Amino acid sequence: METGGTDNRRLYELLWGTPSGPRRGPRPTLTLDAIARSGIAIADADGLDGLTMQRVAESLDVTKMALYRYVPGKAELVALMLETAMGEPPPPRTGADWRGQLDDWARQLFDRFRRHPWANAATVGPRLPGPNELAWLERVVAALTGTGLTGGEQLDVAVLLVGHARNLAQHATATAETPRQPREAGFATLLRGREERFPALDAALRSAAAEAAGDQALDFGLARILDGIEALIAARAATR
Amino acid sequence: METGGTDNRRLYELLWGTPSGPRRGPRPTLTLDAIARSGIAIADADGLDGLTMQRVAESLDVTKMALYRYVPGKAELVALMLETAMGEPPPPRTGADWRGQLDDWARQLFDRFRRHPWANAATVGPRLPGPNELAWLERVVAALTGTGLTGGEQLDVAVLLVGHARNLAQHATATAETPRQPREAGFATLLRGREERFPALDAALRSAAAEAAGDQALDFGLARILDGIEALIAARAATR
DNA sequence: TCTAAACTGTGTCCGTCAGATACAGAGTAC
DNA sequence: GTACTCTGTATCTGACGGACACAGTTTAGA
Repeated sequence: METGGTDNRRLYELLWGTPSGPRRGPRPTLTLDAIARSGIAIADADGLDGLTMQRVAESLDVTKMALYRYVPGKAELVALMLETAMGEPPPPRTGADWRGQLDDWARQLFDRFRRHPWANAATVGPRLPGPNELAWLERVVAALTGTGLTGGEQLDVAVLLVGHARNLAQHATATAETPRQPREAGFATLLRGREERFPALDAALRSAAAEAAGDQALDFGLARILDGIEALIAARAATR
Repeated sequence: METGGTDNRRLYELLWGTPSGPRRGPRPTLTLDAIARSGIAIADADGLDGLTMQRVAESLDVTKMALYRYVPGKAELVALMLETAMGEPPPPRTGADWRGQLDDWARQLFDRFRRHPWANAATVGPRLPGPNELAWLERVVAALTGTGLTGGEQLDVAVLLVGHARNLAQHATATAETPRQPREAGFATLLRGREERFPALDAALRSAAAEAAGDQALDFGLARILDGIEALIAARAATR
């Protein structure tokens, strides 16, 4: 999307820069945080399509161009919004083992993505991670320290979990936006009259409709992933 | 992105409609397939940002507005491109059990996403699946038929695997676009001087750098996921 | 064979948006 | 108090998606 000519130096300064001391000119009327919050509110309501420099400026009672004194461009604004919307990761649940912590962590991340549907689109493509994003990552790796997994594997686990949380949040918002209740309904109408072309899918949908177990894709995938990790950790412990 | 005012009826006709018989007016100079291919070539080279109705039209030697005789709008063009770029799923490997088939399937899907980096951005948000997309799904469910998983669980597996393939393809293209080789390099420079703030992450990165095991996130996650599924199938078989 | 209808590609126009630039006022350091 | 610097503003541009009316082309039906 707006992954194009992002000046990484200015973006780095924006995400990681420290608030500088007293300046010379007139006091700024805005804050980076206020701008980010305003943008988040708009994107939450109308998506990234509805996010316009003009609208953000209006909601802050300034001109559109005033925003460019704070933010290099729209792409950087979105990055800042993402960083703000994610926020700091919740503190790890005390007394929980690695599995409990990771389970918790993934659900919390899922929740953040759920609350800000635009965040999914904002995280496609290469991007510079902000402090909060690294802090989220730190939690995963910290939870896995001492499990016998290598550093690379710990990072792979993080990638895997982030992906699942993001993916499921997307599915959840997708089904929430359509009037029909479950995701299967859309598929079912699409399959009508084409059952012989997609026989296994048709059978699965009928079976799923009969079960009426609701949307458990998050739980299901998370359980499978954590089971797989647990098996690996157990195997490592056994060979040591 | 362009998930906005997509007319679902016209999109359905575009993706699922059959080529109609002889028409009245002059013969069309273009084909849906040619348009899609042209768009794919442009998006492969310059991403979705570089994809312009104007550019597609130029590459086909027609006016921009001529495209609107074939495609309702840009959003629908992207959907069509996605359907064309994914193509039909490869035939299932004969003689492979469900695990082999799913492993194969996920890697093939990963490969398609790798070849068309814009496909990641094109698959965010709710969308109407096309015939090819359903055919890919059908393969997963077919591979899992008879394993004892319920229909809903089979679909959940599909969601999980699609998510992993997409997620890893994104990571792969992200690291491919940056000049530095591994994804860890960017993190490492970012962590420089902040080691005490992200201690576990720092340790993991150092460990990963020492291992020098390259990028195995796809294999790692896939193995974990399939291990988890295998455990579930085994448990189901045991209780039956 | 002729005519009317339908479909195609084109030219022109509009609204929206991101961003560049030049400028006037505000506040601070010397 | 003066010069410098930073802020917000006003104005403008270029790119893009898409609407609309029109002219040319091909076929269906008389």
